[in-house]
Parts: sequence; C-alpha cells; structure tokens
Amino acid sequence: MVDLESGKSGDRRAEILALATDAFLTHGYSGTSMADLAGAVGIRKASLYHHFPSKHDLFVACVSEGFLGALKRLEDIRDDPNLSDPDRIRAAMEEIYRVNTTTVVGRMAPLIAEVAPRIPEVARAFYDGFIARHYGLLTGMIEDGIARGCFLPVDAVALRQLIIGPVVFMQMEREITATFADGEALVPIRRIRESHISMVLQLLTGATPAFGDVAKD
Amino acid sequence: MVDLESGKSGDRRAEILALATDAFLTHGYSGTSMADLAGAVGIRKASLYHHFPSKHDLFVACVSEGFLGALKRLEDIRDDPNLSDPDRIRAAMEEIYRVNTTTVVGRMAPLIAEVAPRIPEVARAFYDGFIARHYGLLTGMIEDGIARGCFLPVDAVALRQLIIGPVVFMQMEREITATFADGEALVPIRRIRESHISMVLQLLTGATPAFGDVAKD
DNA sequence: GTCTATAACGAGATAGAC
DNA sequence: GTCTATCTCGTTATAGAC
Repeated sequence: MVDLESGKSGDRRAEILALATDAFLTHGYSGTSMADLAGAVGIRKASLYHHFPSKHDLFVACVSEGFLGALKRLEDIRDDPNLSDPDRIRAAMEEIYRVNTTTVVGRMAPLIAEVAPRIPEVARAFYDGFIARHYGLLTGMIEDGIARGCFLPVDAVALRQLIIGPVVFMQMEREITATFADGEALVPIRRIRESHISMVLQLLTGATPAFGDVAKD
Repeated sequence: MVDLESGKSGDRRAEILALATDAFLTHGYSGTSMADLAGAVGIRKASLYHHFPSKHDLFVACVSEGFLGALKRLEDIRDDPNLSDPDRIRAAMEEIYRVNTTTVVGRMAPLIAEVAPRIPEVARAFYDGFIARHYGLLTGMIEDGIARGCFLPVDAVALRQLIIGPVVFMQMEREITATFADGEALVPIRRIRESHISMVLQLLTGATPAFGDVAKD
C-alpha cells in the first residue's frame, strides 16, 4: 500500500480511506463526523480537508475505491480451466463468503442503501461496479455449465440471488448481533456456508449430497 | 387507524410513528432530523416533544411497535391444519415476501444494523422479537415436515437462511436502485420469487419442478 | 396540544500561521 | 501537511405563552 517512490506521500490518504470506510460502515454516513475520523487517524479535523475537499468526496472515494480489485479473484475462478463446473461454483461461493465476511466491501450494501436517496451517484457506482458484475460472473458460470450439459436448466437469475442473498444477510445479522454477549453463536456462518454450497450444487446437478455430512465448525 | 372513541387522541402518536418509521428507513437514524419529521407531520418541531420525550425514544418506539403483529399471519400458516407441508412452506415464503416488499418492517434490518452499535437495546429487541421468531417458525415448519417424512432430512438452519436471505437482499437492492431510471427492471422480484419457492421446495422434497414453467410477471 | 423563541451544542468547512 | 481559531449553520431539546 505504501508508495514505492517516496514511502510517504499517498500513505496518509490510504490510511484515511481505510479508517473512514470502517467508520462509515459501523456508524453510517450521517453518524460519522469528520472530528471522529480525525481522531481515529490521529490528526486534527482541518487536516482532513487537505486530503479530501469535503465529507461527500471522502465518502465517494471510500466506496468507489473500496470495491476496486474485489472481483479479481472471482474472475480468475471463472477463467480457471482446471476447475470442473461444480468446483467452479464451489470456489466462487467460498470467495463470495470470504469477501463478505472478512473484507469491508461485502458490508457496503446496507450502507449504500441508506445513502442512496441522498448520494445516488454512489449507489449507481456500487451497483454497476460491484453487484451487477457479481451477477454477470455468477450467471455466466451457471449458464456455461448448463450449456456444457453439466448443470440442469435452472433459472440462473434466481439462483444467483440464492447464492448472494444469504451471505449478505448473514453478515448483516452479524452486525446486528455484534453487541450481544451470545452474538457469535447466533449466526454460525461457517457451518451454514457448507450446507449452503451443498444445496446450491444440488439444485445445479440434481445430486443429493450426504446430509449428515456437514462441517461441525 | 382513527381512535373510535374520540377520533382524536392517540391518532397523532400513530401518525408520527408511521411517518417517522418511513423517514428513518429512508434516510437512516442520524439522517433524519426532528425538524424533518415535524414538517412531514405538519406540526412544529417542539410539538413532537409533547408526544415523545426524545428522538431516541421515538426511534425505539418505531422499531419496537413496528414489528408487532408482523408475525401473526406466519403463525396462522404454521397452525393451519388444511395445508400440506409443501404448501405450508410455499405460503410462508409468500408471506415473507409480502412483509418484506410491501410493509416497512421488512426493510428494517439494514437500519438496525446501522444503529446497533449506538442503540444496542433496539438491536436486541429486533433480533429477538422479529428475526429469531421468524427463524423459530421456519425451522419448526421444516422440522415438522421432516419428522412426518414429507421432507428430506435437510439442514433446517441453513435452509431458513436460504429462504430469508434472498428476500432481504432483494429488498435492499430495490432501495439501492430506487433512484435509477431502470431500477424496476434490474430486480424482477416477482419472477424470482416463483423460482425461489420452487428451488426451496425442490431441496425439501427432492422433486424436480418444470424449470421452463416460471411465472412471466 | 400546539405554538414562538431560544438555549446549548456539534456539525461541516475555511483562514491563515507554522 | 498539520496546526489553532473561527465562521456558519443545523441539530436536539427546553421554556413558557396561548
């Protein structure tokens, strides 16, 4: 992340972006003040305005630059010739789980939904650059498998919703229950992930997996 | 909605709650000011404080009273002796779609996720009173069907996520794309709903539905 | 129960020294 | 590039008349 030439400049900007993204995700757009952000970075509020002309611009940068590169691995999975069609879907779903549960990008959808009426430009960028491209990649993998005769002729549009929807919702549940003492136990994501993948593959191939054979986590 | 006895008292409170709920859902908690709300109701800002002691209390009332009664129809479906197990799941899913797409309650999850760090009491109330009870009802229906031999021994916890997740996510997409000129076409909820229900029933019964036989919407 | 008026505070943003 | 100091405005909330 550090600029190789100077090792200094551009560093602060990236640091601010990372901290701001996390703050926006946690407290929402209106719930995050420039003073809060400055405090997190360790500088004064006025200094933030040296790096970004306004809160609005800072937010737009967080979102637009936040999902850059998040689809790279998914594209690699789509183009990997060594994967069978079911293995490709499995790998794609594991990647989607990884991005949504371990990076900030996957947590952005609820935030964007909140600011969409006031900052439509960011909603458009997020939908076109992240959601729609996810859809394109997933339906592509599904339809290729169908064309090759490896998958049943399922409704690819509906199935992509069945793939992404539960992941996003579970991450949202995690945030809702994060303050609970028993929060972790309420949403056993890793166990559900295995069943989720099995079910999607079953819909695609018609094969019935061994239902008792679920990861214990 | 009008109080039958007086036609006056208690009415304002309900009116404020309804308008405030909608505003909170659209603009978030911090994004909604008491002045905005007063304007929507048609009274002055100070008059709001006659009905609710603070913005915090107003918000808590919106959420806590918002999901009251939202589970009634789902409980009726669970207890309806005239429904077969597959028809029960179908009816429950249609009800979940209805609540999420046509009432304010279903849109609450992202809002709660935003305020959860600051207002944990409301997160707890929403999770216990709405999400967890949905889960209880759904897993109950699924496990009853399994016990009766009508359903395959699926992972009920994972399947309930496959039922609810896509619905919540699609509603969130709707809000993200609401400002787009082509927003409606991007998320064809009604068409996807039919495929979604078919897929869940396929997972439960093992029966392969006619895939071409999808509602045109 | 609603109003006008105002207090008390925090927000985003700017000016200018260093 | 960061600082102190400040401007201006919007925010929650209260006081007290009607």
